[in-house]
Amino acid sequence: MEKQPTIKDVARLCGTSVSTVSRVLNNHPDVSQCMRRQVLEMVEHIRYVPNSSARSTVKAKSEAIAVITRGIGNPFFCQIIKTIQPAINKRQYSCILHEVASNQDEMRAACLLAREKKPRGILFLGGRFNYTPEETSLLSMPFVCCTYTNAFGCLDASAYSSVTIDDSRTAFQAVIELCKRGHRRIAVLLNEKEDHSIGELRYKGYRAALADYGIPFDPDLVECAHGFDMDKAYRATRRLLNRSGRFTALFAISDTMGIAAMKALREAGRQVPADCSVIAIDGVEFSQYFVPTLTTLEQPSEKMAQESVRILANLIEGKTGNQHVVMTAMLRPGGSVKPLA
Amino acid sequence: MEKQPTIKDVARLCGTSVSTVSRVLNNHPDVSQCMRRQVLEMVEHIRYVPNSSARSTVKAKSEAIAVITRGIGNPFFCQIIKTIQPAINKRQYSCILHEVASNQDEMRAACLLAREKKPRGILFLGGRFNYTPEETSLLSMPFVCCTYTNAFGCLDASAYSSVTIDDSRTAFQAVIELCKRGHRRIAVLLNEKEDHSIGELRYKGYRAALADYGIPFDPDLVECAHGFDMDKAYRATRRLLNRSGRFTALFAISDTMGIAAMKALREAGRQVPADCSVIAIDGVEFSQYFVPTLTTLEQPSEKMAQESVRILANLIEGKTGNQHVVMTAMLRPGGSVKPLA
DNA sequence: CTGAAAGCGCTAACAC
DNA sequence: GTGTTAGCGCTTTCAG
Repeated sequence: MEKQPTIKDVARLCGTSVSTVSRVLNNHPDVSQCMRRQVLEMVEHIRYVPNSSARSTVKAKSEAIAVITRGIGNPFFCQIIKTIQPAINKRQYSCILHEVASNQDEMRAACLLAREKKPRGILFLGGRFNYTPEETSLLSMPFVCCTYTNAFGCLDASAYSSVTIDDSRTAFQAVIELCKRGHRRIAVLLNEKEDHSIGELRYKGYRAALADYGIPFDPDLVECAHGFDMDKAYRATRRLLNRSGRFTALFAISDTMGIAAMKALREAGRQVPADCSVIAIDGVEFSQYFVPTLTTLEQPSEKMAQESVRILANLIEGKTGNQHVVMTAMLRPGGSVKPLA
Repeated sequence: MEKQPTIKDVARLCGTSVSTVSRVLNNHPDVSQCMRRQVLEMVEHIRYVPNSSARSTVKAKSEAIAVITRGIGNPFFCQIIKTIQPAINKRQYSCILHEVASNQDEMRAACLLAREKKPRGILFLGGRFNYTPEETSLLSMPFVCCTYTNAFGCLDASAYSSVTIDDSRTAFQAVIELCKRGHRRIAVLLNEKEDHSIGELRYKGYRAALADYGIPFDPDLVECAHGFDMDKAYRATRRLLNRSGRFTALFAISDTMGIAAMKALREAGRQVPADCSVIAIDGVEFSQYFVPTLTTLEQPSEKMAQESVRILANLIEGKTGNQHVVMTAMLRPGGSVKPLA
């Protein structure tokens, strides 16, 4: 556990000053070729790596982008994280990945982290839809909401950026796929009806689709899992089946919930899709491996990740102002939906 | 984007010195109750948060534990990460989560990160089984390997810690479950045969089980996916089926690969388990939702996570030396295995 | 109990 | 081109 070398060691060993070493390390132009080579060699030789803390102390801000997520357990977010990280690094930022516990507020966590670590910007992966101007001004740095907007808050659109699909519309489309095939008794499986968040928006899309097809709304076909876990979704579907098995199709607001629902259906003796069609939203990789393959509206996770990072980098570098990008979820047909006999 | 308050602001506003403020912030005893209260109130009021970079600059080490993983896409690792993070925070460390790209070496990444961020210790989540003493001495801080050991390296056991299952033995057990049920033509789906890593160990267990039951080894029943992706496992299984469909059971070295294999089997017209039994290792949550439920040897992911953090914290605090904990994977019976007719 | 002063490793003027 | 100097925000002696 020997002490690790500092910039002073490099300078001393090269018989030069720390400023010169600093210059070559930061690619400043005014250093002689010869000196530059010498320093670089020494850096390599003693395996010197600049201390990032010291660096950010003097620069007053790090070169980091913080990614704040409450979803490392969510395969959809994992897919996004997988492409976000390289994207951030490619733009010469480092990535601080911070998972917030489910009982914590991500905006509060962000404010703390902003002050502690001084990143250049924040990328939220999932979060509340109702930030207030007070909160966000406290954050005082650019941020982009990936996969959600401020639909239930009073934030000015110019105060933040977002990259999303239109949740309500996507849910609408999903349910329309069922209606088109003659289904009229369509159940919905969601986390909460009025979460002022994704559940509420997708629920709205569900109801709009029913209305569009002149199907009367039946509250008995609505089931809340009070969460997104497979386990909770599974139990919710069982409750639904016990209460009212009289539906021919089910719309789940996420792939994982849809998959859990399929299990509950099967166990209740209902074949998918023969006895009940199932459709969901997300398009995570593994739902392609189920039998039947889950029919789902796939969010372009890779594009969303890339775009989020692009926007944030541009904000940080002052190249553009806040933006709101709405992407389109595409139907990924599977085997879990079939026309009503 | 106003400037954020520093310790100086707090001091000035309280009419005291920075050292006093520092003392109350660090819970030093020798501060008057009155002053302490005053400072705390001001901190709260102007929402001051200490700059962690400056802090670690002077302390020469941060209070962080770095978690290095190459598997945020791997649901098994995600399960572990989910419990590692709170465990680290509970012990008053912060967590630096660093995902290494698949083309990077995690030990190299760790050495860089160790110098840049100066964490107190490293928790590797997956990695090579063949570190050298040179590499690890370069790291010069305690580390624990979660889910793997140095089985193919020449590291002294006292030079590192590990928390694992016995890979070879677990694979042995898995295959024995098949043998016990009369299967003799048992295929194996792995990433590589000689990866000097998990693939090799589990492959060894497979062969040992065959030997144990006096079943001749057939190289034709071995298929390498050259990776762990579902997609690769799926294609590998298809290759296997095209070449030699004459097996009655399949052992996949991971749940995700097993699930992908089941799809390929079904598509080839082979029912699981009627025409082919499938068993795997890992026990990730979602494999319980497949039809049939995947029979698997479940790694105690939560316990492994807790134990890894516990060991690392003890190492950091000098309470114990390096340790190697081997946990037991438990059979989680599913519907994918059945006795040979 | 408190404040002044030194210094952590680094960058960025500012001179030469 | 290069070295000197002054900080960045913080903790930690060391005097009082």
